[in-house]
Amino acid sequence: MNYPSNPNPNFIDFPITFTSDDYDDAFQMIMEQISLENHSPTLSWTSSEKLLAAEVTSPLQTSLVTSPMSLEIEDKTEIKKRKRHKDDPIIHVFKTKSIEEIALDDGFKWRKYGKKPIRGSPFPRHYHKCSNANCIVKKKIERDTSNPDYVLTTYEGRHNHPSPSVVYCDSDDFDLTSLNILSFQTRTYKYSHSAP
DNA sequence: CGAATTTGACCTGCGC
DNA sequence: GCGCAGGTCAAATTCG
Repeated sequence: MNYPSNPNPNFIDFPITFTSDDYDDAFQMIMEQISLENHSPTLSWTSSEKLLAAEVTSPLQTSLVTSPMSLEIEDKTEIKKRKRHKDDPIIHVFKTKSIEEIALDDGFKWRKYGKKPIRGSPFPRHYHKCSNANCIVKKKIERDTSNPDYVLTTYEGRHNHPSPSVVYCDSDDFDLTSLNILSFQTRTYKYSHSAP
């Protein structure tokens, strides 16, 4: 039985590796790729601070792809873009259906270090750091204000160590429906900047 | 009793 | 410079 993979930013894969600095074109290619792989997908855009996310819905799946390019929305009809800075962290957002603001088990160990109320949202944001001493990856968890059934998990950075847990959801006893995950990524996408 | 979480205080960046 | 909002710190508290 195939379970969807956990939202682990280290294992995100995208079939195309971009080396160009033209992020606008690259993001367009991602969208075209999605269009090819999904039959007439509908795209709906949501913004979360300085990044842009596209929810991709097709008869077969719903997934969320995010841009690490720090796009900014100026208004509802015009998208203002800025190029990703060289030292901007890699950011991925995962949208999952969940009753509680709990972090899905992504195989890494996290330490919670803060919680803040967010202006305009009745729900707080939770701040986590990777427990590994030399790893600076952060994770933010907040409820999607436009759809409170969903929780947005934002990963910032990339782990510099292997996951302490290498086994994901591979038990026959694992009951996916009990987790109530609706929008788990069945495909995930990576934007690869020029390799450091 | 050590580890993890909570929570108020503090820091920082940004807009005015 | 000031105020606000988001992000982080760290002492206190809770949990296993």
